[in-house]
Amino acid sequence: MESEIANATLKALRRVLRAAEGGTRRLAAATGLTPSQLLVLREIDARGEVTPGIVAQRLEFSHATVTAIVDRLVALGLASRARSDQDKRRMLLAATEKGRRCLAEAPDMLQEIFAARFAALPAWEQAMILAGTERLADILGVREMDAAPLLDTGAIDRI
Amino acid sequence: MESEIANATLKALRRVLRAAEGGTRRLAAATGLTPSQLLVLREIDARGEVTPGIVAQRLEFSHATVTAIVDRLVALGLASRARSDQDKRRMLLAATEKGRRCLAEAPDMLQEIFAARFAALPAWEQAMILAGTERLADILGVREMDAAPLLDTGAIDRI
DNA sequence: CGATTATATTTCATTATCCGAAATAAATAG
DNA sequence: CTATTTATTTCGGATAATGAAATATAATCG
Repeated sequence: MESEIANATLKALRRVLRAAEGGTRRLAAATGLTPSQLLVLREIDARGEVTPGIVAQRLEFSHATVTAIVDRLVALGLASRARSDQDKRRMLLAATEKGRRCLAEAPDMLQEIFAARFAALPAWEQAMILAGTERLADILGVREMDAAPLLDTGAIDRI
Repeated sequence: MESEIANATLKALRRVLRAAEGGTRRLAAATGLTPSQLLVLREIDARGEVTPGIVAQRLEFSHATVTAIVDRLVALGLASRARSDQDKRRMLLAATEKGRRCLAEAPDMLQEIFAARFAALPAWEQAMILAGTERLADILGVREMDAAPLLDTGAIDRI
């Protein structure tokens, strides 16, 4: 037996993913930055002062990649690098004024579109979407779990 | 007034996006293909026989990019190129047996994880997640709409 | 202290992406 | 037949992403 509901949800999920990806790309185009650069700049800005290692870990990039992207952000005057005093192995990254302005001026289209349309919905529907999305995130998010326990739960509908 | 619900939903949405991206990447790693190559191969397989132009359009890649990726897929024996008889400008791409096997053997982890966990949920919760995700996709998906109408709907909660 | 080990970042070499513009080739319109 | 349009590829160039090696600092242990 196939689960129609699971199928339909996956289909909707793919639509969500496509929409989100399109948003990211258009946003990047608007700022003149590439998606990766934008991601890194955001991560830096969100944390005030971070080390490349943390950024790499958060974004699941290699350190080498982060270094290269930060090189460009620094060259563009959007981010700064400074060696930590406490631990001189560490570099502290920060967004410059220009970098913050760049992020502020190029608001996340995903957010903008989302906010406007979401606000127009009745409260009960907002609540339902929130609950559904959170559950979905829960389902997808657990990654430390290995496959075995899943299979123990009995017959699983094939998708 | 800020909408807590909108905020929370966006947060959950970001978790979903992160999980999905991680899934794609791990899947690609498992097959030995890069995410882009996998995307292209999937798109080709899903349609049986397609032209590079259609693939480029669907994935929002440039034709040049698709050509380069197809080059690799062909070199790996996963896809084939053949000139169309009806219109000799067209190239028809198809997944080879090996290509289809490659896709089949590397099942979408997103789907796998999702299917197992989803099936374990009570029916009402499955229905709720479906409804929420579909509405979310609706909200995000409309892209032909320009920005203006959004702003006409009155005050918009800032996110 | 001095040697070793661990941590943090960068450099280097390599492969893959992704694109715009020009080139190539075939279909179609006038 | 010539011009235009359509479909794809080639080319040149910037970016992205990685693993492995190099560099530098910190911390630990005898």
